[in-house]
Amino acid sequence: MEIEKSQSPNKSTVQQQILVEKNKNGNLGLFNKLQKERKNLPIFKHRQGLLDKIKSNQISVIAGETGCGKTTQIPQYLIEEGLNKNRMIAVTQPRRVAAITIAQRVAQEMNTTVGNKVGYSVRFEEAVDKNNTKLLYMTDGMLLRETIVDPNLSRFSIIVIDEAHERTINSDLLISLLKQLSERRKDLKIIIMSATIETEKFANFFETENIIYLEGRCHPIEVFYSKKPHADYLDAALNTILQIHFEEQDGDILCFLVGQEDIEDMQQMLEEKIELFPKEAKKLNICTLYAALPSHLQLLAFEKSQEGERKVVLSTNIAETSVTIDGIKYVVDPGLVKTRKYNPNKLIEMLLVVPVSKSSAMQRAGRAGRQSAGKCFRLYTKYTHDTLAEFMLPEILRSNLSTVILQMKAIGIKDVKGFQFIDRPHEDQFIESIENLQQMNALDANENITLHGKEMAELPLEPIYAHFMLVAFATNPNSISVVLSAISLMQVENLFFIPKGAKISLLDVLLRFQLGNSDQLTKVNMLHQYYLAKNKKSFCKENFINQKNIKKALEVRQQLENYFLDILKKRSKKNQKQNQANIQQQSEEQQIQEELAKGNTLKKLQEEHKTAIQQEINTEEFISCIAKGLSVKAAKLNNDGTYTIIRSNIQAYIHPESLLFYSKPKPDYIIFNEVVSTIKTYLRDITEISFSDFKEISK
DNA sequence: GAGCACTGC
Repeated sequence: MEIEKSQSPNKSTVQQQILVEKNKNGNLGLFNKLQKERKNLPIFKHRQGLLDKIKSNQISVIAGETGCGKTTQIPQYLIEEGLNKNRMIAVTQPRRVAAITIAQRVAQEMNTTVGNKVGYSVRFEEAVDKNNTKLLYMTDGMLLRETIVDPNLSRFSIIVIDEAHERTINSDLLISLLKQLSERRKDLKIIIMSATIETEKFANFFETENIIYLEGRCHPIEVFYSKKPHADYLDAALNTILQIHFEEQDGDILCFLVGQEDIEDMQQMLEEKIELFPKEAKKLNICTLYAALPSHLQLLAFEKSQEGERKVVLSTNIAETSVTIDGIKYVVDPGLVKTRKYNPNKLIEMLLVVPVSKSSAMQRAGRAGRQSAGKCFRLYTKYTHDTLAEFMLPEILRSNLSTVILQMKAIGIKDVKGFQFIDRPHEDQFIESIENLQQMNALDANENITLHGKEMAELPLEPIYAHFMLVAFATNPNSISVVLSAISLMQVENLFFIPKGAKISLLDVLLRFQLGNSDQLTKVNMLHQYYLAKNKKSFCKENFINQKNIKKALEVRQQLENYFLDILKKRSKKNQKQNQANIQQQSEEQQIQEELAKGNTLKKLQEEHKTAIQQEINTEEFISCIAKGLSVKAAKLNNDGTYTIIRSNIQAYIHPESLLFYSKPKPDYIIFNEVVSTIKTYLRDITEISFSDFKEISK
């Protein structure tokens, strides 16, 4: 798999060299200062001990809280000692932003620029120099994809899995694969880094006793519990915020709430209270923070408080790990979180509000002590705290396994059920997903991966969408442009943002772009109009579009298009090879000619296969493709206006955000994109299909 | 006439 560089300005090496030199001279002061800082980190005292242990063991588990410097320092120590032995060190992170910013920081400390000795590799973006990069920070997903192409991960001599305690599917899988790989590659060193409380688990998994504990450097945090449980957690949070504001010293407040709705309610309640503040009272500014909020509004939460004013940030879980707000001194933690859970028997995802784990509670409290001593107010009793689970349920135990299994099969793991997971998913999860992959013909009756399955695995999509894309192309090659757009849009949430109190509804906006009886086509129409719009910013503003997310949809589309054309190239190469089996090998000159032509092939392929965004959208072609490609997501209207999902026989409602929520009469047959259970079971993103299409797929 | 947390390829 060759990853396209999406934004390499392709500077000549000379230019790069000049840049480095400039950086060196200009920042010598900075460099010296950073070197001093590095030596003052608590981890520096342990440098030699750490290195000795890592040298004498193939596998090391390192325990240390955030802020002890393990992520930035240990990789540098390894390089200073030459332990990388002329190959690269990979350090994985669960999040893109972390991989990029840490790489930048470490590059500074090593007196170089990112993309030279230190690089990063994340989706859509990489800064790596094949000949120079020694230390590569990457998302765990990127390293996982690399294992499909090179199961031995041969360009690395040391692999560091950071934040392993977060137990993402990707890091869990990587750790299992690394255990297998450690048998084949005795020269590979593996380092697992995790928060303190989870280290035993990893050490047991690797059957090692080589655990290294590092002390953190966090300011003290005083934790308070409620005396008795609260009936209404929003009310309790409101009172606590006001109490802090009037009784505690300067410092901003961070309050964790479960979702957008609660955040908006709380905002309103607080505003009403602030109205009643006495004139001489200190000013309290309210900021909100959640993923669906457009970035320019998110940024307000990060602005520094004015002297004599206080800020309260009402945030979802996004502030627990994904972002850090400076200046927080007080944390209000109701102890709840909204999580997604997959039910393999019902084949639906559910959103549940559940109590946090002890480790989450600790992480939240830690948000109060980043700059100085802080306080955390837990809105539950000490007794309740003691009954909390130690950790959140690992992601792999609450997810659909289709992606995981297809990936494992593509890597070459035949016996997925016998695979050694850190925590083994439930049998039902395996059965359901394997069946699902077989229905898509990604696996054959013997559970072996098919050619179709291999092509699906190359696409960075859930198997169902990869299947849809390939089936759509096989059914009607002309539809591929629209299908690419539709799939890309289905990968992105929160395309629209309609501020509270706006005089327009989401339906009004959707109607501006309506195409057929289809949310997907309506959004495709919107995407294509955005693509053609001269002033994209005002286009978004006029149509309440979240520009960050529509940009992402276009990025995804570009990447999918590239991968798709790669698949077509591979197919034609295969055909050629078969045809040429008896003909003598190509001459060297021919090969050179081909290489030269490669630059043009992509464009030619693009034109040939009509993958580029087109102005004309053929509604009928798309509908028959979606009916075929997403046939597992078909549903039929009942007399009472509800729908029955064909595959699972579950009853569901059309989601109120759908264009078809209001349509009368309701369509008899539909394809939906997603089913989610909140108060009711809802179908989201819906396309009406015809009876004949429906009959075709329910055969 | 209801309302989805977060992340990744």
